[in-house]
Amino acid sequence: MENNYNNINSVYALMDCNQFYVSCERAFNPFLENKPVGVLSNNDGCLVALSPELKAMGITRGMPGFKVKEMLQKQGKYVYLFSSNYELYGDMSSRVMKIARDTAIDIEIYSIDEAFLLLDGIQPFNSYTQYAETLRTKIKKSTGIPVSIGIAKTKTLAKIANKIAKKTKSGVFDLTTLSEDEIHKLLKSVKVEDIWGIGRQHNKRLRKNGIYTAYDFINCNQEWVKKEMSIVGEKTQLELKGIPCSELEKEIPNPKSIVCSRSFGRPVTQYIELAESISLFCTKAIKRLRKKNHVAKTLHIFITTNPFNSGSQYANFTQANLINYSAYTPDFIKLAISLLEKIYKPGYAYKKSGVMITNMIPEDRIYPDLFYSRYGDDNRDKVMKLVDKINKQYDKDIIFFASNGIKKSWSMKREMISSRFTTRWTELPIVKAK
DNA sequence: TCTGGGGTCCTAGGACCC
DNA sequence: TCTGGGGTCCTAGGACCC
Repeated sequence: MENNYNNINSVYALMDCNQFYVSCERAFNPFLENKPVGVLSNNDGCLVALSPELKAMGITRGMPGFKVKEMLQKQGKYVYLFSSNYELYGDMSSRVMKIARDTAIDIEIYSIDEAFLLLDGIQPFNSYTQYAETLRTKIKKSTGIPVSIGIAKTKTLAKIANKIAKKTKSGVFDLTTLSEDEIHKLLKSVKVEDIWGIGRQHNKRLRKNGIYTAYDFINCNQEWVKKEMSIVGEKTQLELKGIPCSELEKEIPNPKSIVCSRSFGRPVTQYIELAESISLFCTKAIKRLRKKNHVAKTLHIFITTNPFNSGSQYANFTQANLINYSAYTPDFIKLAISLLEKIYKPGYAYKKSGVMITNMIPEDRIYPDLFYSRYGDDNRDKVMKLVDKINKQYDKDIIFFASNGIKKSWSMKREMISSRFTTRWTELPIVKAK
């Protein structure tokens, strides 16, 4: 393995916010404490975050919101469901991450609610456990978000330690204090599908071969693992044995693709509505592209009917390249509409559409072309940046493309959304004095 | 009535080049 | 009858993550 440059003495922590979305809702609404609370995906679709009280009712992640309501109503139980409020969650996440960054040696922000921390050499704590407990208290006090922290010699083991930490009262679990025998004993209680990097397919294959626990897995033949699960599986196995194969990724790598897609709030049959949605998703995707200071060349679009319906089905996707790299929204909208004309078929009830941008490079790596001025040399990027600035200032898209539509009656549903307490002046929480 | 969205990495196989 | 071999690049598909 090429892990000779990985420090074998490193110590990693995985910090994970407990039921993050639910915790964000509770942070601004203490009434929800100890009550069954759930947060739904976009379009008020499936449950993506559940409070322990809701889990205790037998509800699981991924269940459709309407089914949950139905089920619990029959049992005479009440549940507090929320639409997802990504603006709030994103802002709460940066607050939590900032505190972690300020105290750890180094940090890799892994997702909206998770971060790996590098801990070896941390001062002035007596133990990693003591550090983690201090961090946990600090985050809870300043943001209201409860976190769990698992500590180990590799990231994969830290993930396992974190799962154990979630079940303890202290919310912290340190694998580095255990002997190898004790770790092995523990790995016998970890199901193979609970290992980071082992999903449904690998789980199935491993079980077929009599491998049920993390302990079984580390005792597999390494060559066999590589053959069956590629180098990714091999690294996972080594990491479980305590050999680090994955370092902290400190720098945010250049993004490779941007996707913007949504299900519609109702079936869409009109071409014009489909075109509006594609145009709007293009606008959103290219805005994100500019925010990352990138330009792109390839655009993909797709449309699909509802696979859960019994009616006639149609789905199609296609892609095309711009002549030149660009971050100029109209370039993409024009191309997108011409692509849609090619794949659109009348007579279907469409459920979802989307766009994807690939072939992305940083803005400053673009070379001038003989025949086309480069993005940035003309006024087009200045216009786009001005539009971005104005829209940001006004907290909403007051300048938009007519092709995005005005009524947008096909938009996704978000009927149970909480306020954006921390990012909009008009939605600040109100504290009443007695 | 109502079933999410946004990403990454690896591999195999084909096209193409010399 | 005999019909190369090696490298690179691209794409599609499959796996995973949150």
